[in-house]
Amino acid sequence: MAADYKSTLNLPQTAFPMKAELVKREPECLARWGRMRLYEQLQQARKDAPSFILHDGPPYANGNVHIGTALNKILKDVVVKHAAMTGHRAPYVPGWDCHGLPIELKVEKELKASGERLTPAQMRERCRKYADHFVDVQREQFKRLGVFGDWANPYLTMSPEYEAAVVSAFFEMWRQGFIYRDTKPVHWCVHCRTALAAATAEAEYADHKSPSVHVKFPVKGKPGHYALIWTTTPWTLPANLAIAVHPEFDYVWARVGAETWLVAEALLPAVAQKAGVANYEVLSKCKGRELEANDGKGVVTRHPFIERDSPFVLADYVTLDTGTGCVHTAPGHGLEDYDTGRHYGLPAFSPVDDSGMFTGDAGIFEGQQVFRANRPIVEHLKRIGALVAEEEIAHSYPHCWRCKHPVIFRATEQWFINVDHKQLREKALHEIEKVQWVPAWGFNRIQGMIVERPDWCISRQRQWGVPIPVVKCGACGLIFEEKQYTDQIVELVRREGVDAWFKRSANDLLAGVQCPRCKRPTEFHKTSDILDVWFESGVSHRAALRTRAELKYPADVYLEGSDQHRGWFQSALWTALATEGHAPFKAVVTHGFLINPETKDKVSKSCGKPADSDIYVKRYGADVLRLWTVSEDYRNDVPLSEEIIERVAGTYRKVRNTFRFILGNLSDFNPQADTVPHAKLEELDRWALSRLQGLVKACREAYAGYEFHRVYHGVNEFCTVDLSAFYLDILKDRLYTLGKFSPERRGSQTALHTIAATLAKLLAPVIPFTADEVWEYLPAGGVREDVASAHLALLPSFDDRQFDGELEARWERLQSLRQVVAVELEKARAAGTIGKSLEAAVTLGGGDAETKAMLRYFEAQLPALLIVSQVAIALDGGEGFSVKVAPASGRKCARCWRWEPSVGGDAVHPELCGRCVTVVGESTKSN
RNA sequence: GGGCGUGUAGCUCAGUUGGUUAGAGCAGCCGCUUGAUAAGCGGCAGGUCACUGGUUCGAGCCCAGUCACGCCCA
Repeated sequence: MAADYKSTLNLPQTAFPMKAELVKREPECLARWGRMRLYEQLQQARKDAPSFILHDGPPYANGNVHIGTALNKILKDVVVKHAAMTGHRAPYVPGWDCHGLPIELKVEKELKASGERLTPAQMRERCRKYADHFVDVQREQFKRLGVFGDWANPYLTMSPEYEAAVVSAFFEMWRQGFIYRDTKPVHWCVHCRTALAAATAEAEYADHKSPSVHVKFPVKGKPGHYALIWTTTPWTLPANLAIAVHPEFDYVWARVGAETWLVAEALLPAVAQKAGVANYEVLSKCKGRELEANDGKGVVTRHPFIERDSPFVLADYVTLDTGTGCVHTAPGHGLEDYDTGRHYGLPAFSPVDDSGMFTGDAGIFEGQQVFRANRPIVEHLKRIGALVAEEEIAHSYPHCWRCKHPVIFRATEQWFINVDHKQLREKALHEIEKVQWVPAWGFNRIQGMIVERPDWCISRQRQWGVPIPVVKCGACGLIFEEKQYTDQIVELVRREGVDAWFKRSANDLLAGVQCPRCKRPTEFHKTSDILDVWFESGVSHRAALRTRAELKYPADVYLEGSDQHRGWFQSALWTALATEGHAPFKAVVTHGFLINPETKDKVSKSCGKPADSDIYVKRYGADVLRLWTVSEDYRNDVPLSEEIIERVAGTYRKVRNTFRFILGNLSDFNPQADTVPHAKLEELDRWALSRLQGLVKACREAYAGYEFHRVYHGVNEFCTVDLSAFYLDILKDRLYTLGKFSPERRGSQTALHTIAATLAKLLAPVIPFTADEVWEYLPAGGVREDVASAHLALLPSFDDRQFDGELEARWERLQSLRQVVAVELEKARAAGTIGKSLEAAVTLGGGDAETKAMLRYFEAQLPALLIVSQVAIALDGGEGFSVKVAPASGRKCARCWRWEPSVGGDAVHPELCGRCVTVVGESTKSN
């Protein structure tokens, strides 16, 4: 039997495991990073470098980390790690949003279940514990994702320093006149008894059934004449103060039986049909503007069941889509109505209390809950003959985002930020032009929102938050805004947190302060509202960027979901413009939302797909989850499914195995001693390095443009197409069979070492665990810097000297040839002529001049490059290129498995080819 | 209903200023290999570029409309 030549080969050897076992190994890696204080080391190493600050938008400290939140955090981490690897000091200070209704409601629910009764102070303490708990939970889950940051010192919106910054920002804006109080209709949840921020997505729209009614309002002084209105909220009728018409529309007086109705001309047929009226006659026609009640001109109606006038007013939001063209106007129950009412001097009348009960001002409906009052009101209208038509319609209606009950519009005294004060809106529009929006359409989006947005209602009638820290003099009613007072309050909050505000009396808070107007030491009264949590997180530019020494203002980038165009980006922008004069961010990157590709719905708890990020981490490991994040073009919707993650896991395995193969072939390579100068490398190796440079260039551009999926696809293609299927496959022969120290083998190892180190660095921001694992196995030297972690290295730069476009073009032609040959080899394989390609001899003939030149150029290398045993070239063939495959001649070399005529030529090694005889002979000699 | 977006093989992505037969990888099918082996290599087969209409000699790309989906708003 043949001698054992396998032991004379240089086969790959490495302890780098093929199986990643990420779920087991990643925690070990985290422990190691902790021991070596990697994050601190990185900050220290870059302490004098230019900074790059990504400012964290604080997630809400409630529940486990959602997979969508993980996506956001991973993207941020990629940005931060990339910044560090491009030579920046890039600290990351994570934050949490701790106040707000969700926690308060959750705690209330717990209390309800346990039957406990707490004081407000105890209640706040309980909320704090709840938030603290989830900060801890989420912190661990974020760390587990491999996110680098100052986890021991995050910013919390409920910390005293943060709260002090919030309070001082409020005072500063107040002093500057941005903040005012007004009675204004706001979304109000009668269940939670609080105002909801209409402008910050606290109201969710859902289908709701409402009664839809057409109602007659008798025209004052013209018996038998009626104006017809239409509404889907009969309960707002007690608050009706006017009827709005469009100045430019045509309105008609129409005879209907014994009555005369006033409606928009265009809607008359529809109204008649709804009312079941077959015959009507248009008596006269006029423009809406002629109806405006003014100095005895125009039309005034009487409320159908309340002793009150309801004059005609003009408004250009009136449409002819539905209804009657005469719009029931209740300034206390609608924003547009409110604006119109204000124009005509009508009050924001709202006879409804906090819990949604009609007050005495609602007349006979006093004490009824508004939604439940719809029925009685409709019945009453019917009884008094004011009801023209009635039906039930399903329409989109706002619901409370927490308790899911329908909400109402209700006028209450609230605090607002005037977004037009001191040209703030113009400033905002100007500032956003200077910001880099990624993707670019983010600019259009926020621009539209800024143009449209109403004043910002910042007050809430709840407990778990930062108070609106305002005190009134009990004697003269003066609201304090003296600096002495505000400074004192800010200082107090800084020392004791806002709990001090709730625990102490107003007199206690204002010890030593005298009312500047009435000069009497008297009873002071605290206001009881708290601030909208969006105000809190919005001013993080002051509480974190301005406060933390390692951060700076403005931040280089904010990176959040695209919903934040109306959320945090705005709350940050408005408060920053008012207090700082310019935007708090230089760039804003946004990502889309997770969707379930099977249903094309968003991924939420109700869609049946697991929503906790931990579930994916425990199943696939953080690096696979991260690789998935990066594989997607996050600017659009991001699909998530089992299949998708499985594909990404496949890519991960491919990349990992490529690393393993390379590491295995570097087991005897010492970069210091064995590196071959670039100029002396074989062309094949120079081709690989040139391709690598192309990848470096593409990746750097992709990172810089926040197009991470291009990194993923670039690396994936490089590993599969360039390396695995071509370069590495060809390399096996020389790596395994040539002499250990041969220049060809050392040259290829030089290239492999560079490739592995470069890939590890390119991938470090994406798969930090695996990249660092590779780093440990890679011998230091060359492009593998002698640093303890890949994350301490710099991202590779494009090396012009190693890039060779002409060479690549030449090799591209070779690869086309290789493809043609592969097809012929496949045919021979199918015919049983050959098995593996080394059993083949290939004859290439003919072709155009270019092909012939290429063949001549590569002639000597062709067997190696095509991985066949023999290649014959028939250059005299015609224009038609031909490939012939035949069994290779000679015998199979027992060592290198090539078929060679020289096998049998050596007496000592009769089973070896000439090349192997030499190699084995040398190694025998050197032993 | 309005604003901002998205829609290219089963999946994830490419597709230059409009220009041959729309490209990759993965998955699928068929083979080879057993010296990357819970690996590696090759081949084959997958697309009415959401739909409809228009501009153009020519449209995945430009225009209009429709549908679906997402975010935001009402």
